[in-house]
Amino acid sequence: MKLSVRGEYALRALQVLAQHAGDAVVPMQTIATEQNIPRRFLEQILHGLKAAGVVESRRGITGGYRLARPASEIPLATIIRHVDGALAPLSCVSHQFYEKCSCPDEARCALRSVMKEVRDTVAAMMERMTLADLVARAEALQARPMEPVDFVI
Amino acid sequence: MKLSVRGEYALRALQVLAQHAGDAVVPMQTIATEQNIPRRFLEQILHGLKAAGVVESRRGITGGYRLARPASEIPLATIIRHVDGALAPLSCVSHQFYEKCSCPDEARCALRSVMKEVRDTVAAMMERMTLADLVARAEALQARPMEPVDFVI
DNA sequence: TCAAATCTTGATGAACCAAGTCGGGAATCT
DNA sequence: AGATTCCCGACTTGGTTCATCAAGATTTGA
Repeated sequence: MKLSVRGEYALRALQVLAQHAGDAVVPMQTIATEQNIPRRFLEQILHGLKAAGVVESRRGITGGYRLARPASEIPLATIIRHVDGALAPLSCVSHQFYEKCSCPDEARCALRSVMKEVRDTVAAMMERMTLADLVARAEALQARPMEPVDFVI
Repeated sequence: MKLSVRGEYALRALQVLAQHAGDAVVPMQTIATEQNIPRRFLEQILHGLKAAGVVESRRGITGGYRLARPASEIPLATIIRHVDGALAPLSCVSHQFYEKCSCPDEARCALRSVMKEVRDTVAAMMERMTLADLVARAEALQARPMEPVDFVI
């Protein structure tokens, strides 16, 4: 898994939405300013997340975006897959974005076997971690910024 | 970490060299044929790996490539870093390819904290796994191709 | 009703990179 | 000498990434 700038922006933007969970909606400009994301680019990203069913929007002067579900029900894996595609290091070990690779026999491919373990590990981590966890971690880091966090994940 | 085709070819080629550890050198054409890699492209890749000190070469009619060190002393992490760059999903959590990201305070960035754990996990896996392990796994898969391998990694 | 702020939609563009090709050179063995 | 190999750098081709822009639709408050 490699996050593009787009993917990073998406996660940051959604973290903001998760933090403002009380508000009806958060206008895009607020997110762009808060996270220093180019507004026009963010527009494109949020639109994609809406099409993916991750966020909802409201138009007009009171418009903005909000999460379509509780933050605790949105794993990071879902977001990354929508924005950047496969979590797997090799598409031949991806579940959702599988593509056949060049090796003649996948079942006996040693490289594939190794990369499958990497995929499973990473996928498990990103599947377990939700936007709510991200917010919780942000708060923990705010409280004691000097010590490394030692969440058990 | 996302492997490019180039990175995949590099690992496959080095696996071949590790398997032919007895031979003086293995000609590029043999590797290209055995792994179905475009010869001209492989040329480029092996040349890079030589510059990185991973392989040695010999010219002339008896020429070819061989590993510069025992396969058990070459972790996959080394190869991937040379060919495809950072193992980290975000360059701001990479040790060897660190780049500052757009967030104002790295120490308090929740996303960074999460991605650092991913990086550490993946890096540990790829640092531990060597070319010798890859060969061993290939042999195990050859022997009992139907059952999933249950190496403890 | 009108203005202002917001999201919507589609087009466009520059820069970069990945994958692969090509040509000619230099070394080495028989 | 000649065959076979690696060496080296330039080049092409096509796609992706990171945006930017313009014009329209919707909503609210004055």
